Amino acid sequence: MASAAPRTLADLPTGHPCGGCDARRVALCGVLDCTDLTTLRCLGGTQALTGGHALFHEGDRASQVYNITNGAIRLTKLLPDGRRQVMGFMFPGDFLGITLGDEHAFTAEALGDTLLCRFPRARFDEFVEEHPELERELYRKAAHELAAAQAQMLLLGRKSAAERLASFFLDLAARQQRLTAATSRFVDLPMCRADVADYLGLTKETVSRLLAQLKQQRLLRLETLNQVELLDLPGLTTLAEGGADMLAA
Amino acid sequence: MASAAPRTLADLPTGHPCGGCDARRVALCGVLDCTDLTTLRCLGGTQALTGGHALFHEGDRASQVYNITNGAIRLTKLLPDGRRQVMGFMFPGDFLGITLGDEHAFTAEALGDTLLCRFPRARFDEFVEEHPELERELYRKAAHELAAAQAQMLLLGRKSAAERLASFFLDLAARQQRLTAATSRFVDLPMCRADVADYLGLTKETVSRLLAQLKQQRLLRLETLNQVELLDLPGLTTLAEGGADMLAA
DNA sequence: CGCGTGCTTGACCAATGTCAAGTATGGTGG
DNA sequence: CCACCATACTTGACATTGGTCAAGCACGCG
Repeated sequence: MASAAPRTLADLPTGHPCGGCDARRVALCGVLDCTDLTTLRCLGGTQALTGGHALFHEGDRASQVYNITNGAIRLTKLLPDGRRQVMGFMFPGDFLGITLGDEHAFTAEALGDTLLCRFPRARFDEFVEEHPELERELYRKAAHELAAAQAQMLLLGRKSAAERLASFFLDLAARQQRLTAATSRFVDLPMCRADVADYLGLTKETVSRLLAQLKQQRLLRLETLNQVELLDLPGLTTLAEGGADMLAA
Repeated sequence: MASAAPRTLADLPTGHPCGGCDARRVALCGVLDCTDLTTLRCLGGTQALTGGHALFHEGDRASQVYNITNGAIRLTKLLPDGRRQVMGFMFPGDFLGITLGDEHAFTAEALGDTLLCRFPRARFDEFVEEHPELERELYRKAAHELAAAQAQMLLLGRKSAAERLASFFLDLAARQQRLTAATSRFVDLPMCRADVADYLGLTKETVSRLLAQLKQQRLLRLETLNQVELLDLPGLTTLAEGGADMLAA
């Protein structure tokens, strides 16, 4: 998957100055607001990636900072024997690659054709230096990510497979609604089943089977392979919180 | 356990001004250095807790910030049906209760008799306001906690029970060595088996069985029920990283 | 229309959880 | 100081969940 043949990158907009940046989208991440952007957009270039290609690898020197403008990114960690944990998925508006150390703590790969706004790290750091109020924003961002990571620890440590899947869909739905500022029962799945499995600490077969089960319980429906319709939000929520034995139905 | 009869709190030092604070210990946390301390120690009082008692609960208003001076604290999250995930353990020098929202994201309970240095949150926030360089330190602290949480996600999502236990002991050993600035093969376990289990996403029975197995493989030894001697650091490390089938031995 | 990849489903298996004794430990009171 | 008790730990037998391995299916691309 990571070695899919690169397709023509030429037909994706690339290069300086940052043509792919949309101030409203970058603003969504909460780290920088639109005012900052007028300055920051001069710093960056655009980077395009086709599906399966890595933006950087775990252990790489963190020399760039990115903001996704289009597409989606998968963050993964590997064990020496190849077992993989997906640490999260990133969507337009999310910042990526900001780290305290000089090395990236995970690998970032595109889930499909993806556009990013890229900033040299040194210039990003300078920019933060010049705008000390951003320090607070970086802290805020780290604190939010920490809260998300802790929720995921609860999920991985104590939830059943069905509860994990329900939590996942609700989470994706919430993120997509925040992004589009619209409310829809439809959730896009830009990642494959194996990615979902590696995110939830399961296997792709288990994800498939549970999808069938949730479908049969009328909690959701597969519109296409990569789009689900959530049919019963309260039911899914109850299941996700471990509040009921929905499985007996 | 949470309802163990309170023993005499009187025989633990309490009250203002912060008599229990040890500047060197507070400095260990990396958030405040000794210089800050001369100021900050005027702000706080001391709080004592006996084993099993809660410092605060998940969802409580976060009105205080704490620094542990003695003992150990367990941080937990609960699912509605009572399943519990231990989010982490805190030791002397660790800060506790700093959060962006107004509510605590987890419950904090003492593992044994524990002393803390307590600061009203409003005064702590003021203090940070007056010392903007602390903003950076708070960010650093959050980033470290995030890295730890992500390592734990990998553990919970993809490691086997034996790998989890080995990782846990190595982790505890590293923390205790950082705290005491000494290197020792002995690791103290201030928490019970169920706490370890809930931290690692296992059951206390599995923890017990795996302890027996690691013992039999001569990777470690139980000095007492609450202290292990790590006999084979390289072996434990290999096991923790999932690098080998140590189980076949 | 055919092929490849990814998804689903089934049969079986292994790891870990559950339930239930049995045992050790450490604190308490005699 | 010892004996007892409560609690926590260990161990065993068995159940269950989810993983593994192996077809088969279907979607989407060429």
